[in-house]
Amino acid sequence: RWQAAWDAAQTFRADDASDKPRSYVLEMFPYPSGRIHIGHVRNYTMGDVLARTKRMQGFEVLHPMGWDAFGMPAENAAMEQGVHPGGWTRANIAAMKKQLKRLGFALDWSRELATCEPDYYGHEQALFLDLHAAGLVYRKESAVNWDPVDQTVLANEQVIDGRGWRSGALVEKRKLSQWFLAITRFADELLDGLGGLDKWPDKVRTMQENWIGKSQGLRCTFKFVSADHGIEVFTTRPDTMFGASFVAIAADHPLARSLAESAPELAAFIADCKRGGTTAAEIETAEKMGFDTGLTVEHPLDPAWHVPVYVANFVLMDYGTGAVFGCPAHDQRDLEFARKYDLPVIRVVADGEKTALNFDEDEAFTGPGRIVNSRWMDGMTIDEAKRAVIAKAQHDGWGRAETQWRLRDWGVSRQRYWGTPIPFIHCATCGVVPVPKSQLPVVLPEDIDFATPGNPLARHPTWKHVPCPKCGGTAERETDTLDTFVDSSWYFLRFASQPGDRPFDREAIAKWLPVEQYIGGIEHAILHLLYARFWTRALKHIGLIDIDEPFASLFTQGMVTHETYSRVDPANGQPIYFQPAEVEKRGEQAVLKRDGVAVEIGRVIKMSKSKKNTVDPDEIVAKYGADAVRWFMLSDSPPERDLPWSEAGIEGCWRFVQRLWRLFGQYEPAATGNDKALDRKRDQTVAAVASDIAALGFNKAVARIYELTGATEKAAPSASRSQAIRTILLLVAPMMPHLAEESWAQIGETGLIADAVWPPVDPALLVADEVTIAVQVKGKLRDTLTVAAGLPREELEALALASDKVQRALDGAQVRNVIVVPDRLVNVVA
RNA sequence: GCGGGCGUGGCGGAAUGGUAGACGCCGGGGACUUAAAAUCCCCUGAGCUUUGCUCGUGUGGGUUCGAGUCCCACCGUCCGCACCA
Repeated sequence: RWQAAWDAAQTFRADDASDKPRSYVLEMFPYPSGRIHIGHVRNYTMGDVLARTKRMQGFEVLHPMGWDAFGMPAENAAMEQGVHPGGWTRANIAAMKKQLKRLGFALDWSRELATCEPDYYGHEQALFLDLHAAGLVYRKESAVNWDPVDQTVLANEQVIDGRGWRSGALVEKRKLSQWFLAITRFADELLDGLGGLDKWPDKVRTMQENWIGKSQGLRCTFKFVSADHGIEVFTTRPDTMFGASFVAIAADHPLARSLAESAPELAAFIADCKRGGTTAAEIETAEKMGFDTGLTVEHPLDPAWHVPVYVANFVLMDYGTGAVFGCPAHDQRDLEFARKYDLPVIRVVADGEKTALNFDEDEAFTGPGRIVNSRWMDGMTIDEAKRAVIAKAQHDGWGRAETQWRLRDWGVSRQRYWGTPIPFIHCATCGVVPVPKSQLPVVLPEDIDFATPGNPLARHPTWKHVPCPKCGGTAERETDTLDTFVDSSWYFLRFASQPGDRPFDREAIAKWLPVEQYIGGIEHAILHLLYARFWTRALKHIGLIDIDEPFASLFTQGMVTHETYSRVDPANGQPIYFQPAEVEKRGEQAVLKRDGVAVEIGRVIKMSKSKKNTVDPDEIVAKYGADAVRWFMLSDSPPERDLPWSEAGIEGCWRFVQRLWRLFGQYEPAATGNDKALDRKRDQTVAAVASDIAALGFNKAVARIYELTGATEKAAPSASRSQAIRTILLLVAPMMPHLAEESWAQIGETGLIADAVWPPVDPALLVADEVTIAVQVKGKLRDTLTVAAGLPREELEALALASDKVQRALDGAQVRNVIVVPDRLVNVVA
């Protein structure tokens, strides 16, 4: 009934023209998989409480919802079930929207968007063309991560331990012409910008910092003996240059490859290197292997000094220059390598008193110290030596200061159907030509065939055949689509502004953005959140918006977890898991309902289908009601931590809903008389709940409401009690909106409680007039005193010393000192 | 290996350097009922020689009149990254 009332009144529609202060509350939009899961419920409940509270506190709140609707699962469904990805996705959206509505979320559905609709992705194509015009989009032939199962390219971020993040298939390297977004051009900005994100979790900032991976050092050349060319290396430790004992190049370094052409042994070694695994365990245990090329190079600081050149399995081609100089005394990998191939190990940084030239330890020394055994650099600090070598290299022309980034440009080409078509046309005469904006959107064809693997767009009979926009000759559309992370890199802008003829309106963006509070899972700490930051900066760079950062405050919520129920299958010793619904808890034990025999209760872990420890939001809403489920999502666990789901817990919440319903039924508008203590408790609770919600400390707000509820139930009827009941109703309105609306009407209020004003607080009532003082003797609690607030120190001291318990604890000992903290504590030191 | 988080009752967890365990769950006892459910009341960190005392926030030190909180070292656990020069 109340959901219909909110819909009818358009209660949660955000008004762009409002002159109230604004608040944009956003939760990460879901992928329309078909059903919402309990993690969504927790995420959206938190955002909802914040949004509803902000509305009651007088803000114009934007709290939208949409669908991250492109991606592989729709194509998998198409291949497995023969359905159309669009039909499948849209049906899922309809089902999930119904589920969200059932939970009573205060969302502005008028701004709903789905990234798979042309009126969204068409604007994305326009933005992509703008970024291309600004030189931030380019195409290049490159070795890419190829997922052989999904038959598509993956970004580096989507390769985990050498496997595709979705398919789990071993990723192969392939050479393909790919579209890239120049995120590395913003590497410095994205790194520096983290410093201003003081309302982001440190963890996320650190993760992004490490991901961007800035290293400053020297790029320099080790010349071949008596030649004018050589091997370029990058190092962050130019100060250790006099400790060099070899140069190592990557197995796929061009020099290694050309040498291998005439050296079968080297070719075999290179092949060996490529076989090496990429999982954490394999890298950890992989032995350092090298192949002596027989070549030598001159030491840049002393051309008479020659060092050997090895091909080594631990040198990466795609970082730095694909070549390093080895300083074994001060780098663990180099040390292992040098020991194996019996190369010199020269100490060049003093380890405290240890300065001997020959380094004979098992662990490389990487700490601070003075430079030694380094001729003209002896006695310098590491930093002084770094600067000195770089200066010398630049002066003498064999090297220069350089910054290296771990971050790579973002490859966005995907050889898939269900994504945003990349708006370009390949013409034999004119090359790669942008689709004119007047011809946008480039719409996906509907008639599509999933019978064979690969890109369905590429084999569509007609779609790609178009005339060249420039010369009119025969040409072909680009058949790659965009990585879905592009779709989620600007959706928060489209929520704020939805003109038909352009992606968004600059003034509307300025009004709503940045998002005041963004809430989502920690799993997006790097990918989505870094890409969204990049897009925001890129769009500012090309003059479309005026903000640097999209999300002022970020909150990463914990997962919902559940214990598991299992039995060992006697046939194979493997556990068989059972769903919570199949199991009955009897105290500490659990039995399977169907046979009454015990099952083992396992650890509380993340809900997953394979462990069958999931609960379905629809079922629990049907059983306990949306308000009880919402209350559970907020109770007990701090929101950033995992929340263990339990039947007992949700039943407790359900009982509390009933308890409130009974309490609200006791509202007596005509009651008279004051209850000062209850008035004080009420206002203290309102203030505390407001600050707890502002800090997203929902579990603490819930505890406060429990306390006030208990106090109100116990209080005798009075005007104060009725006022307390009305206040509790307002405090729980953001959390249990359905009960609140019903009771609001019941107690005779008009209008929706969703539109009611947050209860005011009397500051005078927040200050206690009576306080309980802790009385300690030598730091141990011996007594408490209840006294009027604001008593002077001397009086408190006298009262404490007069206490029997204090005198007994002192046992005649001489009082040496008395610490008095007014209104809090007296500590008698003997 | 590097980076980050977390260790408090049977469980989830509270606690600006100032009464550790708020609040909830579980459990125990009682009231109401023919009975049950629901509801309400009381108890619920451990121990003891129980008007009270001792111990107690992963371990060991330290700072302080006073430490769950601050500092040092360690242990455990979870997460992220990783042959990044």
